[in-house]
Amino acid sequence: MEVIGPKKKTPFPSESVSNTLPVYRSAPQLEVRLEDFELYAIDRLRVLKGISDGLSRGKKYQEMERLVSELWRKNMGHQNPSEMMNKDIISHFVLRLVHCRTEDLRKWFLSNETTLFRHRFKLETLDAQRAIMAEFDLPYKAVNNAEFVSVKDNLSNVARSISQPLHSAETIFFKVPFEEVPELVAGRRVFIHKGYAYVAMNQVGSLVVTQFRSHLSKALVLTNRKWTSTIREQEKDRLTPIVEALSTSYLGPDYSQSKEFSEISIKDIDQVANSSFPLCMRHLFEKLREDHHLKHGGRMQLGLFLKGVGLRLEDALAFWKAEFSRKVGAERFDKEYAYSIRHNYGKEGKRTDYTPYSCQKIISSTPGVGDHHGCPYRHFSEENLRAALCKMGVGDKIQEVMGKVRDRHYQLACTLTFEAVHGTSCDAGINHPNQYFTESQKIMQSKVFLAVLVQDNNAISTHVDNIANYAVMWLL
RNA sequence: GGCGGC
DNA sequence: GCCGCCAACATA
Ligand code: SF4
Repeated sequence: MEVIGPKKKTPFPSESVSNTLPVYRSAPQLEVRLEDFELYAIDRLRVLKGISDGLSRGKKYQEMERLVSELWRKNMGHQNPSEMMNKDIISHFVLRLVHCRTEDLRKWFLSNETTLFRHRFKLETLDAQRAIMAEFDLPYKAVNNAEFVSVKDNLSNVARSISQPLHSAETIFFKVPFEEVPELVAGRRVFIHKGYAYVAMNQVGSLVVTQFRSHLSKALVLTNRKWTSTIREQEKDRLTPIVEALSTSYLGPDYSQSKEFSEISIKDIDQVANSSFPLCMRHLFEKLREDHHLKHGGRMQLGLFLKGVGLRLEDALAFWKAEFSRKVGAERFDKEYAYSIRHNYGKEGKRTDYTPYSCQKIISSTPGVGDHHGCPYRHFSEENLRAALCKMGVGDKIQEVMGKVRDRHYQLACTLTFEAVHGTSCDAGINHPNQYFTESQKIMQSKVFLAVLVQDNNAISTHVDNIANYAVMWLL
């Protein structure tokens, strides 16, 4: 894969594969326009995110089927049909790169890509399916005639029990170690004999999916290894400044270091607040910075939230002290406010580690004059809310948000805001400020990394090689 | 902010 | 005036 400047553009070199579902076995040998590089990836990210939401919502197989093709149609289309395959492949590899760095990311990517593949495979023609099977060159033997005759009765029994009676004698069966097709075994959809499951051609999907999954899984680990060893060492000097510049000037803390997640330092707090805090917390944060003070309700709401975000006790104390002492003096801070913060962290008295407030709690609170806690969607005047939403960058979706507010669906309004700001759907809906935060971080993480890749390509596009070129080496 | 202690 | 102790609860 080679990234080229915005002006040039070469058509997709025709590949031998005629089917529409690639298996991503090897890195793409094609050229990518720089702006597509990121756009494609984000579109695919939307698909995966949608799948992930669907899965975690416990959607059934058929609902998922619907969802997947809906998502795919919506996001992965392209004016130029020949470009669709390009987009598919490029976006897959970019996201593979993005998600190779930590166990969590790998798991997430793997599971959602696999689900995507499963559903797409099912939609392929029989010939295409067979072609895909061949690409994986599955090591399974087809059942030969003699054997077929000997187990035919068993096979047709099973077939009948799942109301897919054997049509012709020429149906092909494969003998597969039964542990490799857990789905089929669990659903009692295959005949099992001597440790082998007899998988019919039309059931082969789950077999291929398993294969797909394990290939991708290995590939992810491999990519990660190359990323950490090659890049970390060889490109450290060149990449680090870029990454740092980006993280301080643009989106957030240096995610690329794969530090510990779920821990935030005082230094990153402003950027993170700006990119990932829900409106209620943003507002408190802003007011704190402005007045160097918050009333009790606000301290509780924001303080617990920050703890949930991963701000450690020492940092929390330092953070609050820095603001408060400007108004009331350091010594008075220690005397009147510090205890309560330690208490919130479970370090005083009963030593309970309190959970941050939920949306319900916040929405049903009743801020008085001078208070800044509560839920803006619920407690702000229309005018103030509009202004606040604009500042968040909601854009034209603001009408829709205000609509929800008028119907008193505050959390839905918040969810819409999230979607507008991040350009991703949030099927789960927002019901906790910290959920808003984590969800947002997940997206930011990918965006930052993509931005880094793109920026890097920009910065060194005159050089012989660039990040995307490395991708070829890594991924093979 | 509430409750409580001196 | 000095001080201690409490509340919360999503969530895969
Ligand atoms: S809905 Fe929940 S998260 Fe969103 S602003 Fe209101 S309280 Fe904060």
